[in-house]
Amino acid sequence: MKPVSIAAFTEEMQVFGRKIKHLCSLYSLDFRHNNRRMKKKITIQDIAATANVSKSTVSRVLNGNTPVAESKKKAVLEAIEQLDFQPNIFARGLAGGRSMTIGIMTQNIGSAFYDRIMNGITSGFSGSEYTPIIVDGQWTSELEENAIQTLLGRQVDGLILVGGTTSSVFLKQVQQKKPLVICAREVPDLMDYCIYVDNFQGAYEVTKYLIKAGHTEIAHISGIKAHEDSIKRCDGYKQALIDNGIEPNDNLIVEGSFSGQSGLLAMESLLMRGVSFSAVFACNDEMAQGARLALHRRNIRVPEDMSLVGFDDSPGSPYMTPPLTTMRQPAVEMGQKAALEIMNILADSDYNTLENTVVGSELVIRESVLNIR
Amino acid sequence: MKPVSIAAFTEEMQVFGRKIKHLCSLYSLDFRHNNRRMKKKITIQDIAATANVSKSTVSRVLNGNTPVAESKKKAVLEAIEQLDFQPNIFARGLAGGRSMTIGIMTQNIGSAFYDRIMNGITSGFSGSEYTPIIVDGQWTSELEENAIQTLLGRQVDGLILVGGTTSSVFLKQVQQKKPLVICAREVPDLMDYCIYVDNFQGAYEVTKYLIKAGHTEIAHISGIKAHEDSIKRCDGYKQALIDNGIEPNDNLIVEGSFSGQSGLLAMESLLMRGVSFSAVFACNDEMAQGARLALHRRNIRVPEDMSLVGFDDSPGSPYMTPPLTTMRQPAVEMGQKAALEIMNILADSDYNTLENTVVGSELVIRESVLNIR
DNA sequence: GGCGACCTTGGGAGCGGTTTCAGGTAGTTA
DNA sequence: TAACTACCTGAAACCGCTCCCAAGGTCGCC
Repeated sequence: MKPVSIAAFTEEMQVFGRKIKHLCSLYSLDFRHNNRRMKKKITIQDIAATANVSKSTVSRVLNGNTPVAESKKKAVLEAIEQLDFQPNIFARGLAGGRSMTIGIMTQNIGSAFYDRIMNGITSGFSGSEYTPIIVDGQWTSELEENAIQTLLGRQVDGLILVGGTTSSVFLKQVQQKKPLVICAREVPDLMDYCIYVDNFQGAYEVTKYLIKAGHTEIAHISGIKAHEDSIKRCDGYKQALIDNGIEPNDNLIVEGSFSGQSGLLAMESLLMRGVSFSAVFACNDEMAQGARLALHRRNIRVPEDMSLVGFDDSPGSPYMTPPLTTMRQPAVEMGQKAALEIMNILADSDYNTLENTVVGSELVIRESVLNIR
Repeated sequence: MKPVSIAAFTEEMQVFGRKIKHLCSLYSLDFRHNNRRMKKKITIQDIAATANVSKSTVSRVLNGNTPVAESKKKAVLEAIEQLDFQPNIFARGLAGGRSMTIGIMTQNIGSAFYDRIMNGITSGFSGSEYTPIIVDGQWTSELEENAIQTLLGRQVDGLILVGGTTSSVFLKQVQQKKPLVICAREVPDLMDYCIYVDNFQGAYEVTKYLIKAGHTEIAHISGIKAHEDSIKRCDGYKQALIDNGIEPNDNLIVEGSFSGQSGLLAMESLLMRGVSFSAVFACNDEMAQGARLALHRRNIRVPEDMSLVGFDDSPGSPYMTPPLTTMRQPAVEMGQKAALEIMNILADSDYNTLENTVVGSELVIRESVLNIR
């Protein structure tokens, strides 16, 4: 066998490669994607050719920012329809500087309250041009900052933060770069961009309701002390007591961590302290559930022996035994509002102060409180 | 005042515009983004200049697919560090054809079971290069198809579907185009790409457990009849009865719709039929919760007067009164597995048949079943 | 009738990367 | 030492779209 020059061989192989490629394009196959078959992507150029206009015109029809003759517009739209064209979002993003993507940072996907907000956010975006990208901050400021960086790296057009513990300094920096809406959290320096319920007021109402029902010894299972929400709710609880001539008693307050388990533990701890009380206000419904189980274990009846109220109105609360009286946070609505507001900001750069950012909470009276008056 | 030529004015304004632009770039401001201040984006080109190499080399360092001299690599990495460079995902997507994005279609964000799967999926991707984009199909095949189209339009590299009702024909088409993993659903033609629990077996076990506890009259609150999961679970229930010499009785089966409310209604309907039964198997935990409330209303005790079991092991179930015995679906694990598998497929095009796609369910025995043997 | 202004349109220069291709250098072998 | 290989590297061609600029056509008006 005659030895062949490697150079010649290489060249021949290259020619061969090009031929294959050409064949592929001839048969409308894509060369990429794991060598799997795939329709050749049609571009704005193909539309332009079909409609007999320039690609600039196609772009203009697509974006509708420059007038185009009606006849050409029609031709373009027909071509788009006919070829089933979808503009490449990356090319758009690269060229236009906008990604049509909103970054959402939420907390603990899989937990009821924040998921309902997410539900609101996604439904708020559905039908719009924007697509949300969701990352989980898991209530850890380090993770949250990373998550926000990731989002920024993804060139999001705007950000919605749901809850979280990031420092307001960091958030201010972020807000300098991109439109930002904060949901279910009050950040002191950025109140104009926060959508939240008045936790103080809500807790105040709940406590007042218990007092009106004749309770004077009211325990409180608080949330994590470091959380703004917990503090506000605890303050509201105390203020309501004070305003009704009841001295708050630290022995009647236990710290929980928002989980069912922590509610159970908190209730047990409360029971073992030997202080008497006839009602408990838990800082969220999950903890109320846990507390309810602790009571069940000791054969303490709800509401006959002990009244119980929660906060949030989780999906399971109407089906507790007995159904739980609680302060409803309009989670879904808050999410929707956040989505709408960020789109407003994006659409109109002058409009960057939100209105009516405090959404109302509502006492849902069910069957877990006994009137002892 | 002397009239000015519009042309001259226009030209002057253009010059002025260019000057502003120049000034902006001089002061490292971005001209875009609502005229807000913003650091000038640094690109691969800047890195190349700083590290004294060509941008090709920077790209190679970034992707690590071509050997680069150690010294240059170091210089590049240093420059990246120093300038805090983040490659533009759109440019990458455009040029490379990969978006590093995975499309996730889930059902009813805000519902416990699917959210836990989502939790698994996002945690499965965290730390990887991939970012998930989440859309909600809301159990409507039309919406689902739209959602998938949206995802495809976003150039996702792969797709994970969670539940859903889309036709298998449509899904097969999708699977031709992009790598696809289906989570928590069995699609006949695509079983190789489905990750799911054996619903039949799970329901069979649950029912067997009740029978072993001495129950012979066992009612079943099924899910929506059209859902594959409901059918499988109902079949498992019936088969367990038959295998233990009990004749299934259609009077003991009611159709629910997976919601708490439907569970409540179903239980009431069951109670009013006048057939006797000592245990109820609800097709999911939400319905078990609803059923439990219906029993509470009639002062029927659980488990003393009526045993109750669910399916899924929702987060609230351990805190029900009494804590609910249920069949745990490892939702989070399923999600994680889905994320891992899709990345495997993406990394290695040969690897496109999943292994061990049936994940095990597990009976969680709590306190809602009475042993009457 | 001619001139300038406005409206529409096409051409083309980016956007910020990836990838091909060709060239340069060092190392190996005859 | 010449010839050839192997390995790096840089230049340049895209990827698909947006948007600026300039050219051509109309139209109103002096």
